[in-house]
Amino acid sequence: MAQTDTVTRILDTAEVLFAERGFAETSLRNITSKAKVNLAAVNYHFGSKKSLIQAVFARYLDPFTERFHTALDELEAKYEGEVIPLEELLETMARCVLEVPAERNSLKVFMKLLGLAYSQAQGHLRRYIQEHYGSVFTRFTGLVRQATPDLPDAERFWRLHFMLGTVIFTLSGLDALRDIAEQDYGEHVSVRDLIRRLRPVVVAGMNAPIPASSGDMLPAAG
Amino acid sequence: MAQTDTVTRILDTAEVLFAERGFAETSLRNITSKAKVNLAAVNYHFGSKKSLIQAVFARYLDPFTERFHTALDELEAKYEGEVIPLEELLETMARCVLEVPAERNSLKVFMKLLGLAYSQAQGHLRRYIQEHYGSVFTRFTGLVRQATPDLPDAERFWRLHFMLGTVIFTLSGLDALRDIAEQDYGEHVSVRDLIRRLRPVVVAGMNAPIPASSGDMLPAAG
Amino acid sequence: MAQTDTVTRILDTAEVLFAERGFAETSLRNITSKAKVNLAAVNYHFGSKKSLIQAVFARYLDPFTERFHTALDELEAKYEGEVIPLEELLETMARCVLEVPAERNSLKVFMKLLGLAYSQAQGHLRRYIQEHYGSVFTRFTGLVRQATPDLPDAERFWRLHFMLGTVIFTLSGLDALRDIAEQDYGEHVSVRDLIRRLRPVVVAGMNAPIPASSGDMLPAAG
Amino acid sequence: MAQTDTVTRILDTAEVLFAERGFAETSLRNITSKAKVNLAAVNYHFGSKKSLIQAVFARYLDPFTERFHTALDELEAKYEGEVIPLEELLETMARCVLEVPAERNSLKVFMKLLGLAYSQAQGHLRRYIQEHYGSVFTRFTGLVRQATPDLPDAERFWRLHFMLGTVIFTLSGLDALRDIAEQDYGEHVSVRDLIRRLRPVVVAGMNAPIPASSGDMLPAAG
DNA sequence: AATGAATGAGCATTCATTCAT
DNA sequence: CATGAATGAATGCTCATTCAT
Repeated sequence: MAQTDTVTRILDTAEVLFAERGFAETSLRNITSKAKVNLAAVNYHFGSKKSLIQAVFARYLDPFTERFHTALDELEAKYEGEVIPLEELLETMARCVLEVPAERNSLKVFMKLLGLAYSQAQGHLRRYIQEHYGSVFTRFTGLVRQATPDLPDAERFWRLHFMLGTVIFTLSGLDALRDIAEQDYGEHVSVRDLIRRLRPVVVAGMNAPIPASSGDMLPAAG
Repeated sequence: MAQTDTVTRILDTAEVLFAERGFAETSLRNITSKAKVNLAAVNYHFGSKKSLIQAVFARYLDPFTERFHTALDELEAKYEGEVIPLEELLETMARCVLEVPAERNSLKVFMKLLGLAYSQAQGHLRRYIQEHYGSVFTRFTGLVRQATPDLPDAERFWRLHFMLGTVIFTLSGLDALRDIAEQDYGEHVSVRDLIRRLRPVVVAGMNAPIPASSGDMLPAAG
Repeated sequence: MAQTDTVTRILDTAEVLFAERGFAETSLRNITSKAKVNLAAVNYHFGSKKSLIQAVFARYLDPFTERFHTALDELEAKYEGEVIPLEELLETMARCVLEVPAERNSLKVFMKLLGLAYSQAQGHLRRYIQEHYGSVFTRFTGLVRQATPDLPDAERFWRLHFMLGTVIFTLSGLDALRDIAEQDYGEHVSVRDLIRRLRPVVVAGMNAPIPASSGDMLPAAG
Repeated sequence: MAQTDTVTRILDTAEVLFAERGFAETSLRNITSKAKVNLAAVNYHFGSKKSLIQAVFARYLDPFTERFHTALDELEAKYEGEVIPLEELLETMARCVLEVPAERNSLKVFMKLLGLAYSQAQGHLRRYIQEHYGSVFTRFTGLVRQATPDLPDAERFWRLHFMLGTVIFTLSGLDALRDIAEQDYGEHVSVRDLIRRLRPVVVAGMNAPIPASSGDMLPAAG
């Protein structure tokens, strides 16, 4: 009990602190003192700070991938080999992304973590995520491909990442943006609101006309 | 020679290292040793690491804001009080964003830095940017407002940030994404390519249908 | 063994170095290297240099205050509510001051430290001492008050500090003065000698005639 | 003009800062920035921090010794070979000590500096003072000797230092003590007050009965 | 299973001083 | 005569990690 408790308390605290201040700016001392756990406990239970970071991600991504695979199974069963519409795919992914954090801390923390995983120097994290969770994403992009047969492969790849950027950037920087929005428009946005606003933009972005592959009037940049 | 040189060498090195590994992960020792400059030189010329970070941004943003103001002046002159079309506004901004880094290091570094400014815990940076460059952004959003009279203010605010997210996330994480794209599609994308691809998506996103303000079928999330 | 040992070695070394060269002139590296202890050990065990300084004082003052309270208890019991003579009070204080250092390093170090506490810029120290040990001094001055009913309160306050100055200055600058004395008179003074010499001077100082509160033939000074 | 001005501004600023915070705690940067003088100016004009410290003292002690010698000359002339009474000697010294600072900053600063010279690790200072100003003190002690023929030489030496301690300790720690006094007795003391109070105590201390050279009931201390 | 103590490497910053101009 | 730039050494402190118990 005590053992499990310690591990959980470390993970709970770490995920909040990581999301708040980034990985490098969060010391093991910060975590262990806030979690009221011995300083050596992190190294004892996780081996290193790196492994702790990965464990924090695994606790979100493991249930997510399981759920997402199941949801895609159901979707494929429902459409019996026919093409699954893009909107249904996106909707399904959104639902799964939302379900997991709903059970624990918050979507914001999860997104913040994802944002950090991309933006921060933690090369090991990108590798870890690719290794452990690459297959779901591959399955998903395969289905998206069938749903958007007119989109060239490269175009689809980039657009998916454009949209990923939109979502991660918005939800991970949520607090700062929310502050500005509230200050400027006196309007408090909930995560639900934001997702409602995101949906049509994402869909429109995916369905935007394909640009001509030629001329470009912008100057070059290194 | 020596005096200007030292400051420049520090800034050049710092911006590359910051972009590569983030602020916290880049020590002054990293910077000064790579720049072949005395360790104390950073504190002598900039006062502190914080101020160095701000100076790195200023070197990009100062010429950008100047250029952008000029470009908006020209645009307003050209349209003589009439509404400037959204696409032209976006195009103008993109051009200015591209011109500045073209003269120095690279767009990638600039975007990486912008991404860090949003994602990393450097509160002082966000404050500094808001203080020094908030006015251009305000001017720009004012013009966007005239160009999109049917969009509710809050909706416009959020969509601009959605699109900002798209651009920053993509261009700042460029290397990683480029690696994956190259691996998967054997296609090497230039920044020009990427911007060509981004344009229709951004425009479509801004012009997406406005969502109903009511019901939401997604589960709640904390 | 190791655990207590490190703390003790740090304190032992720190108190000697502080007394020899002052607080600012003694670096943690000086202390830890002389104490053959890891550099980080000071911060691990004490938290900061400030706290180490306070701990050095506490190790002298804690046993002193305890002893002094006990001695004053005994004195009060002995005199059964009658006024305790001044000389007995001074004698008792002197005995307690001497007993504590006798058990550890030396009176000289203790006095040197006290002198530093007054003369050096360590505001935190004065505050710390006032906070932790102010009450004994208050009790003592209360008894002195009863022993010198004819002395105005302010006069008594200043005379006590005059005498404190005499003692601290002499005993803390002991080495330098001893050098001069030895050179000039070929006479080596022990601390015992010095205290024997101090006693009548202090008593005479406390009992000096009270000056007229009026005229003053000295010129003014800023 | 500019040259002299710089030197003066450095000395003025340095003496205040040294008195406020001690030598080690006052950096050349502190001094030069407060004096609005180039950082290198101290080393340019004085050669080193050490020499600056000595120069600060010299500016007080040079006029003092000159004045004191003159005053002693006058006293000797007045008494025409007869013994000068102790009180007159002390009074004369006090007058000279007070006159010099009266013309510049303040007595407090001077005493603070003297206190530092004794208590702080600046060995070079003690040597410098001994070298440059030892002769006046020797002349003075010679006269005191004639005024107190019954006092053994060693006793006189120590009592002079006891009294020096009283004066320096009180006047150098003036601010702190004044705070306490004011708080406790609501009485604001001027330097004049203090000196009026000091006089009888010092005289009584010098004239205290000579202790028996033997027995001592106090415990020994290292 | 868990922890208090300890460690060596590294951190940003400040120092007095030097030197070319 | 004066100074801005630069420097090497040292400062207090924090870090992730290790280890004996």
